[in-house]
This record gives sequence, C-alpha cells and structure tokens, in this order.
Amino acid sequence: MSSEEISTQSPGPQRIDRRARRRQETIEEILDIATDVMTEEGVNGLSLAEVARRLGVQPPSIYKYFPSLMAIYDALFRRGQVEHLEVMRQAMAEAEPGFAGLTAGLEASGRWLLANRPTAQLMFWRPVPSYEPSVEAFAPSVEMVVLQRARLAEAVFAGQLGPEADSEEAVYFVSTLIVGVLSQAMANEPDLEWGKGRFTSTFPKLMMLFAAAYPVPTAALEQRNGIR
Amino acid sequence: MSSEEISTQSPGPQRIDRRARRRQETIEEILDIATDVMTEEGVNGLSLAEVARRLGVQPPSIYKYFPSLMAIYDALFRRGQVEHLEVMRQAMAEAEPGFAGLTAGLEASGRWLLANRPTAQLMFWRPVPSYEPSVEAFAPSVEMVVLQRARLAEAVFAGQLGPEADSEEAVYFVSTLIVGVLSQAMANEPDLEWGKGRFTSTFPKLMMLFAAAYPVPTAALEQRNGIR
DNA sequence: GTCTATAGCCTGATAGAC
DNA sequence: GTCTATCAGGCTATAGAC
Repeated sequence: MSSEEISTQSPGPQRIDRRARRRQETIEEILDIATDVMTEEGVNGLSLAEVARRLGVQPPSIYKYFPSLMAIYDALFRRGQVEHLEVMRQAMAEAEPGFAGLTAGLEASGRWLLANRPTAQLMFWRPVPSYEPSVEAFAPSVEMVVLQRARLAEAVFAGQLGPEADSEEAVYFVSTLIVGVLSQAMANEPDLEWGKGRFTSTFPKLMMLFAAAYPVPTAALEQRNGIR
Repeated sequence: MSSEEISTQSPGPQRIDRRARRRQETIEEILDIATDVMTEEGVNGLSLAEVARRLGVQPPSIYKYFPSLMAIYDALFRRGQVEHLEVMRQAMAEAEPGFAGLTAGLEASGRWLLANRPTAQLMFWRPVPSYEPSVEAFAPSVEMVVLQRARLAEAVFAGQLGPEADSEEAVYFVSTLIVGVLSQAMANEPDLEWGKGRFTSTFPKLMMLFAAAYPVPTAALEQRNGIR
C-alpha cells in the first residue's frame, strides 16, 4: 500500500476507509446497545451513561459519535424505518403479486416489529415527547405506502379485490390492522413472538376480513369471465 | 354535631368522613397532576418530585398518599380502566342494542382514549417495563369484554351480523380495530381529536368493514323473512 | 401531614489533558 | 478518540422533628 507509506499526515484512501469502517462499526454497536437498554428500561428510559457503561467507555466518549441523546433516538428511528421497509419489500418480492404479496409484506412487517419492540415503539408510539423525528428519518415510510399501494393496485387488476381497494384509504386500513394487532400483542402478550397468542394468530383472518370489505362487483366478474 | 364536641381524640364519624374526603381529594389531585406530567414528559418520564413541585409540597409528603412511584402508576391505570369502562357502558346504554350499540360504545371508547392519551398509553402500550399492573387494576377490562360480547350477541340475534360474530374472536377483532385507529392517530396526528384527521375519521367505515366480514347467511335471511 | 435534611444514587453535557 | 474532572442539576426514598 504505497499511499500508506507516503505520509501519516495525509493518509491514503484505504486508511480513511478503514477508519471510517471502524467508526461505523462503533456507531452500530452504540445503536445495538441502546436498543437493549430501551428493552429493559423503556424507550423513554434510554440513557447515554448506561450505553457508555455497557460499551466500556466513559460517557463523554459517546459524544464523539453522536452530538446528543436526541441524535441517538433519531439514528435508531431512521435505522428502524430502513430495516422495516427492506424486510417488507423483500417479503413482497418473494411472494406472488397482488393480495398474496400484500399479505406477505404485512406479515413480515408485523414479524419484524414484534422482534424489534423498542424500535417499533419509538417509530409508532412516540413515547418520548421531546423527540421529534427528522424529515430524513421519516422518509422510508413514504416508500412503504407506495409499495402497499402497488400491491393493492395489482390485486384490483387481478380481480382479487374491488376497485375501491386501490386507494389511500385502503392503505390506511391495512396499516391500522397491522398496528392494531401489534399494539395488542405487545401490551397483552409481551413475551410471545409473531404467530403465537390470541392476537397475531388472527392476522390471516383479519386479512380475509379486509378482503371481504372490498368485494369484486358481480358485473366485473361476469365481464372477466366473458373476456375469457 | 354532638360527636364533634365529645372528644377530639376520638372524632365522630362526620369528622372522619371529612378527613377522608379531603384525603381523597388530594389523592385525585395528585393523579391529575401526574397525568399532566406524563403528557409533557412521557409516561415513563413521570417523576414524583415534579408532581410534588406542582402540588406545592415537598417530595416526601407524597409518600403519605402513595407508598411508591409504582403505586401512582397503578392508581392511574386503575382509574383509567374504570373511567374508560364507564364511558363505554354509558354510550352503549344510550344507543340502540346490537350493532349500533357496539359502534357507539367503541366510538366513545376511542374518543375517551384520545382525550386521555397518557393514560391510554399506560393502559395499552406498557411503556414502563418496571411497572406491572396489579390484578385489581386490571379487573375492569374483563367487564369490557362482557359488554362488547353482549352487543355482538344482540347483533347476531337481530340478524345484523352472521352467527360467527358472537365469539371471543370477534371481540378481539373489534378491540384490534379500535387500538389500531388509536395508535395511528396518536403517533401521526398527535394534536387532533377524535373525528378529525385521516385515521379516526375512517372509523365508521372500519365498522362497516367489520360487519362485511360477518355476513348474515342467505338461508338465515330467508328463514327470517319466512317467519315474518 | 407537613417539613428539613440527607443518603445514595442518577443524568446530559462540557472543558481540557493526553 | 480516549480519558478525568466537573458542572449543575436530577431522582426515589427514608429518618425524624414538629
């Protein structure tokens, strides 16, 4: 590595990369520890000093990575949104388009949220009044709506749902269902994972309930059959 | 009041009543102030010292009314459950039986929960891991299920819903709907009351969605019409 | 039932040496 | 990027005088 030998004052790109990578690893570790602390003490019980203690450094060292406690909250919020979006996107991509894809995506969403409870609380329950998510941290949720809307449109096109299902309102409905299931599960069955217990196990039936509310008009069915 | 004159060492019943009443007023005041603090600092941000400050006493005085911070949480939880139940019961009593009563009760429930956000969070989101509700504090929620179940049974009997609606599962579904709407509203529209905004305004349609999932069987309808 | 005093913790954040 | 030292508070809870 010639660039390393030239100067220690102006390190070459590899060196910068390595430092940046190490720094990024520490940042991720801080966020992981912060998640553990929130699990034990509550989202609002996160403290920078406790994170430092578990990381094995003194509290002031944390400030080299985050300018404030609120910045840690925002990084947690942002990372949560990104991961959550990615998990749902992946599940949708692996399933059939239309209603099956929507169901698979929402179930993956619920599964991830239950497996990441404190982050889910930070994202959906706003338990820290003094923390307001930044615009950047919030951005992935817009893409979330787009993905769900696309599956709804496919389902309508495929004749699985009535035309009203291709709407903003239907997106609100499905997100209300998933948040409702999630909230009930987290409050009443704090130790059960997705699929166990009274609430999350009814999710498939809730999706059938949703589908029943958007019936395909008889005329449309007849027209469809006529075309074939 | 003769009993008052007899002795100051063993005060008569009126005196005891008055003291007990005064004490109860102070307890209620502490709970009201605690609710304000939770609104501003988060449910997990409630502090006994801040309550004392606003009440105009020193922190140790609070211990004459509550043995610990957790006892305050439990009293808040209990009072919330009782009020919430009473509001729903009243709304159901004033409405028609069956599906209309169920809808009225749930809407009253949602309205109360949105108007009492920190209490609702304490009751449904468990944001304080170190606090576990006592059995007594939890009791009213059993009666809640009974009331909802009764309206569902009436609705089935009246031919408004299919027979599967008279079930524990259906109770879970309606509570999931209300908690979902509530969670979405509180997270995304923290300043809007019930009926305003994207989420709570769709509640009537969500109830229609629920009804559509429990259709009355055609045979049952024919039989009904035949009887008439 | 109120207070003072205090024990024994905790916190977020900053200054400045190394 | 790490540390020590420190500021300027905060907290729950108890002891004991009045």
